[in-house]
Amino acid sequence: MSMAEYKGKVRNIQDTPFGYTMSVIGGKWKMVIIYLLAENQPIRFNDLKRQIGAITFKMLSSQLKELEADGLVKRKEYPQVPPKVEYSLTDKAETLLPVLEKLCEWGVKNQNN
Amino acid sequence: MSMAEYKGKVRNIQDTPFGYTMSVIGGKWKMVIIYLLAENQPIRFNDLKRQIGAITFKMLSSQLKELEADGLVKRKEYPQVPPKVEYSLTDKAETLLPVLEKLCEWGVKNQNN
DNA sequence: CAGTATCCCAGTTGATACTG
DNA sequence: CAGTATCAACTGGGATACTG
Repeated sequence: MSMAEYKGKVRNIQDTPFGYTMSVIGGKWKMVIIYLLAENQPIRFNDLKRQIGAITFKMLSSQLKELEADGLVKRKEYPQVPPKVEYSLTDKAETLLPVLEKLCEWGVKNQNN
Repeated sequence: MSMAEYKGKVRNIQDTPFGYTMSVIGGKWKMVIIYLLAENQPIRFNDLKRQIGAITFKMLSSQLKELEADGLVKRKEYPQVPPKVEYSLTDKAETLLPVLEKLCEWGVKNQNN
């Protein structure tokens, strides 16, 4: 939906493409996870947790699951002991990176005015 | 901050330009408000509420205040009875519109796959 | 190692009534 | 008309302990 189509129609932002985008990347940690994945993939669960630092196991786990369900993150499990799981970005997630850059650029330009 | 600079540094997303952008537009209704303002400015409080539909007075009021504090929305009050207040976008907000379009475009392309 | 399960609190949002 | 005040409900996220 373009902006022009919004006029007089919006009842619930969740029903718009923007709402979809936000549902996919709007989580508190999702952007950080995507950024770090972009730079470090593939990466194991605990390595990712170390990179983020402040996040709890529970949050990292739930956010990764949602990202996987939304087709942004691939999860590869190695059947061995001790367990080993590697996370990486899907092609769909790669197409999102330029958009995220735009958000960052706007933030850089406008944070101090 | 570009993606490259994220590596090994992120502790709190709020401290990044992306975090700033989200703090400014991430509120539940802020994007809708900005979209509708872009199409209908200047617009009065109750007209805006009618356009959005589901929002409460309280939410519209608080979101507009935050947008104004962040320099995205202008508020013009006419000293008359009954009161009349018009809201419109600032230049800063106008620079945000192309970025929002990108988010929408990604949503359109990816909502069904 | 890579997670789950459980409990709980704090902040956000909603409903309703009221005001300058 | 353009809001504010108050209280209730919902929800996201954190702490901790446990498991295959």
